[in-house]
Amino acid sequence: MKLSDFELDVMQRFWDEGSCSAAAIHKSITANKKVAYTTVKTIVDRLEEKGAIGRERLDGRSIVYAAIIKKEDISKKLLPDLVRRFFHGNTSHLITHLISTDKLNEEDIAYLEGFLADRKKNKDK
Amino acid sequence: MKLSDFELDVMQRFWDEGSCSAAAIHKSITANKKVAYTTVKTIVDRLEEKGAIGRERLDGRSIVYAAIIKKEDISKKLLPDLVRRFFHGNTSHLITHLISTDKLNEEDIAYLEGFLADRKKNKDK
DNA sequence: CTCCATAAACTACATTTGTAGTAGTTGCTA
DNA sequence: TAGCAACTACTACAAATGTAGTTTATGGAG
Repeated sequence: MKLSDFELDVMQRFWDEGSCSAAAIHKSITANKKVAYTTVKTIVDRLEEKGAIGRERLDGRSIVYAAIIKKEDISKKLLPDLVRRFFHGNTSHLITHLISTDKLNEEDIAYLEGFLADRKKNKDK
Repeated sequence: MKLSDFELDVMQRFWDEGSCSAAAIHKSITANKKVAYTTVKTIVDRLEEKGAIGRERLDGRSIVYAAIIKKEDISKKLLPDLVRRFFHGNTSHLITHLISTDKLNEEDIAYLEGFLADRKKNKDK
């Protein structure tokens, strides 16, 4: 399933906040970017058509939708694409890039070191 | 600058192989995906129009183009977007995800551990 | 009950993207 | 030096995308 940028932004709300009405999504989106309600509703309609979300129930006249596709299903496609394109398909290059470009603070590094240490312990066991 | 998927695929060739003619790009692209020469040429024209590539010289009748925008300029935009969307803006979550989902082999892990060790050594110094 | 704010459904439209055909031109080979 | 392979420039067009207006129906307030 291919989702556009705007569709992805809307899906984000469903993934983060669970089931939502179009009005709720609009409110959330509008915090960052001014768009008409009908614009958001159109995207919601398209997501439904694509099978990315489904109708869960009604709340008055409002349709409450919920995500059908999982976030992981999408990132599982996008991540390898990005790694292939920008890091010659080598994931560790991406990681060292992330570390080098100061995207990680000390806490992140410590977390990462701990993660690797645990991983090693479990493997040796 | 916003580039489409196909445009990105073409840019990849310029970034990896340096200056190229449209014919060379077409040959490279066709190894993976069958498209007409004119299709590739259209993308090349659009990239030129967008200022992503420029004419370097002529080789007979062929125009030899070269990248103007750098790979980093693009990844610097796309990476944070992806991290924000799929990892709540937390880069270390992306990294542990990459490690957990078996995207790294033992060699990669060793490299990463070494990288972290060096980093720590330099910081302490 | 009645009315209306609001929500859904439908329609509209410019731009971008993927895809390729055609026309016109020219470097090179024989 | 003539003819063509091949290259550029231009045109075309359907589908996807971002954006929003119009129409229609109705839950709920008074």
